[in-house]
Amino acid sequence: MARILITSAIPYINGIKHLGNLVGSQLPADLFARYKRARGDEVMFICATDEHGTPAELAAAKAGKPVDEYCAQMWAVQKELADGFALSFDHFGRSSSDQNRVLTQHFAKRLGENGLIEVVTEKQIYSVADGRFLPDRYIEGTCPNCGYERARGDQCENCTKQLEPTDLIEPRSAISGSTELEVRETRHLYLRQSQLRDKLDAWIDSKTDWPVLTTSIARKWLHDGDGLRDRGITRDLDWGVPAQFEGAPWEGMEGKVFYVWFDAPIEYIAATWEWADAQGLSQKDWHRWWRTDEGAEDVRYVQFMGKDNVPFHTLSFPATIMGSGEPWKLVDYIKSFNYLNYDGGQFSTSQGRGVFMDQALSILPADYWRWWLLSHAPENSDSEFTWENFQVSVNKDLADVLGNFVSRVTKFCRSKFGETVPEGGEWGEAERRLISDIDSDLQAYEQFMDKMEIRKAAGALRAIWVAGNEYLQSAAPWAVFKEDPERAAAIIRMALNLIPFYAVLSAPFIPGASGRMLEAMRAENVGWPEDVEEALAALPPGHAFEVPDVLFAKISDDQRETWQAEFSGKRD
RNA sequence: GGGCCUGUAGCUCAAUUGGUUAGAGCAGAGCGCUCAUAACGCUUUGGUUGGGGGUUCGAGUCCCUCCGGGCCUACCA
Repeated sequence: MARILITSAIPYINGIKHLGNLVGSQLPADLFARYKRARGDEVMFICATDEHGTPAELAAAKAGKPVDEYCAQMWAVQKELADGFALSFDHFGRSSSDQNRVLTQHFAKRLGENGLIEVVTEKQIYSVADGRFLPDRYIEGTCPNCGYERARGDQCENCTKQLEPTDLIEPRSAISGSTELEVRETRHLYLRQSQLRDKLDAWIDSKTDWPVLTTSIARKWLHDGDGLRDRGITRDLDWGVPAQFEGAPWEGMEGKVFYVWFDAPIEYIAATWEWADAQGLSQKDWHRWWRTDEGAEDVRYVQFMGKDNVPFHTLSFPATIMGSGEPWKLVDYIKSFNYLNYDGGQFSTSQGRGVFMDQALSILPADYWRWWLLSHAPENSDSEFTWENFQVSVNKDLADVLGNFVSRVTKFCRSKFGETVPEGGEWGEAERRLISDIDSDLQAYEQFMDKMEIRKAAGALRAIWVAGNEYLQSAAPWAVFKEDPERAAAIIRMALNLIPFYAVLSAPFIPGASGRMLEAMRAENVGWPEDVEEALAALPPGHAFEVPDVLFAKISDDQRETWQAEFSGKRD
């Protein structure tokens, strides 16, 4: 039994995520986790909320709450939505956990002892009115290049010119609008990634099977200009893992915390520890996933993320692990995604443009979204959500091809034979052909799933659904029944057996409907098919079932138009 | 400015990495079926692969150039 460690990029705590965020990491990770579990592998599937940093502090202030309280609340909201989308995390942790504090400080200490951390004095903009140092992005002013009045301190959105905050004319705090800004000196810890450049470079070079999107971003950072640069890993903030702690190999970092991108990936490990604690398990139970000296040598570790997260997962997190000099597990495969656009533009959290996770669940069951998003996952380039495409895909694939198949088979059986699998008759040439067709489709499906080629996997699965309709159409039990009821019984027995078979294969995509199919067929303990012919005889003659309710109601034109209008504008 | 990705049928996407006549699904057209959620099946119409040039026996694939789209560019996360 293989062991697979799967992590999804951890969503930022600040607000509800949109469908683009969902399809970029959590959802495909869940697909893979469900598939691997179904195949009998031992899976550890980890996600968490990323809670530290300036935006969390600001959002909490805006909500009028202490930041820890705000984060606890938003964690609960995100957890509920994750459950709503049937994301099957083994643990959904929090980067603000004690476990993460301990591990983050541990890694920092090890890096310090290994000479990979340096204290750097730098100048930064301080806002007196806000009482905090401001990240460049949080400084606004007039662009010296184009005159745009709302240019940010790192870049002008209007003319795309890169800026320093001091370049701005009439700079002000983006938080309060205050112009009372000063340049102050501050000291920070830097991770000396440059020391590890050759090691990282060789490591990336060894990953010949990784998506181009993943390796090209890593290489750009490794080779651009003077090569991989050292990176500040602390910030002047209150909310985060304290950078000064007992046993720290440096001094004078009081009042500073680690930068989110230092502690967030460590949370993958910490969340596994949180899982062990929650389960009442011991250290060795989570170490066997993460420590190659304690059993993780044979673990395959796969990460899922949007392309914006790639540098941190290909460079700074591996640098942290390599630099620790300890046998922590490095990632084996990174599956990265492009962006999903919305109706001709980008999804936008700040503008409330697009469909957000809570809204999606309020109008349709998770399976609809899961199917569309996964079968259109932005694997090779950015892809686009349109309501028309969503309506047509869902109606055709789920309602017509799969849902209607279940409906026509179970209802026909009920009317001719009752709600039990009929006996009599023999399988013949038509059944042998069906089994052989499905067998080759199934192999394709499994190969695509193993390789995480999600769109292609969805296509292969759909082909298996279609095969049922083709079979039924040519076998035509409704016509055969008039002359040869025994033969019709054999056909319908096969068709009924396709239902739990489909349910099992489809569960990674549409777990809800799959569950209902198995329940209706009273076949809850059917497992992944080892042998197609055998699997299609799982329900024996005499086995009772019931006709399920409509599995997927169609999306009407009226609904589509309503939603299209509803989600085009602003979210309140 | 630099780097990377990308442009294929009305739409969403493929194309075994340079190898026959560029394929699927949806939409459209025709036929069949009547068990079923007006569902299903079969057949079928759509392409000068963004434009131009080049390399090659052979180019969607490689090179150059132009045009369009996107992402990243290290202090948002």
